[in-house]
Amino acid sequence: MEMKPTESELEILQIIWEKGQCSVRDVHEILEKTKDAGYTTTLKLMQIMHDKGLVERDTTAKTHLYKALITREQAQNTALDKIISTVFNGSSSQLVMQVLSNKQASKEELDMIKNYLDNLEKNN
Amino acid sequence: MEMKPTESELEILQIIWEKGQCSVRDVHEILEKTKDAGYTTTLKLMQIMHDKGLVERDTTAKTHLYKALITREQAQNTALDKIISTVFNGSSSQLVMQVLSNKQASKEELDMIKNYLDNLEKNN
DNA sequence: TTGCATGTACGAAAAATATCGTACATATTT
DNA sequence: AAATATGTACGATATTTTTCGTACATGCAA
Repeated sequence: MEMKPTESELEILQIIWEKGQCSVRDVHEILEKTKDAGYTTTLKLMQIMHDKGLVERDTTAKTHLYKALITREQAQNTALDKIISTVFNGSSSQLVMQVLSNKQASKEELDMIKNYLDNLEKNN
Repeated sequence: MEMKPTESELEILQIIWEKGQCSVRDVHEILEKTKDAGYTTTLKLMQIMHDKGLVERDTTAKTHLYKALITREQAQNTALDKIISTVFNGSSSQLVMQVLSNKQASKEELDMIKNYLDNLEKNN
């Protein structure tokens, strides 16, 4: 039943994706750096995420360990679909150009993208 | 004091950007097609947007006319920044490739993008 | 000029999210 | 063993966002 993560949940997922597996404390320590919320807030959020089926957890040990149940790619696509439809008026190529012009990529990145494009066209 | 539009506000802005100028009814009639909310809900939302400074309005006539005070480009960049940092781990080129591989663009679009890239490199 | 359609204003409720306090259990240190 | 640190559970509250009802003004048609 595919549920969309909220903003805060995404912040947490980001950390879990990075580490692969996390305790609440792991997540909270990283979150704290950029955000100002108590430990139990993070805990509660992660429990809610578990209820929603966004993460699974291993409760064998006292300290529970969480893993993501949705992939970063899924979340990326959901997020992309949303902004393409709400601010880019449905045009994904518009989005690409906007990113390219505003989020200055390095020459290496640009080359990588061009390569990518060439391959795409070959396989069509 | 630059304020970030909420999800519903963006839906409305989308319509205003499209038309340039809108009455509440204009917006509501379009919104109704995809969403199920009453007229006064739309009205209230637009009034809130006015309070926040997201739109301005001409109250000369009985039916007020709204115009966007933030550009689509600004909203696009805000939205992009957010998802780049929350789901793309800060990598905008990662985002570009994800879009290219998943949101199938036409050959014309791909060419346009390649062209765009070439010009970018020339000017660096 | 009466009555309906169309409009705004705005408080209040509902719904969705996020935050926190407190209770309680179990490790770990002294 | 007592004290302290670390952990979960979870209800309650706060905050944010969305929705709606009601009051009231004005234009317009019968």
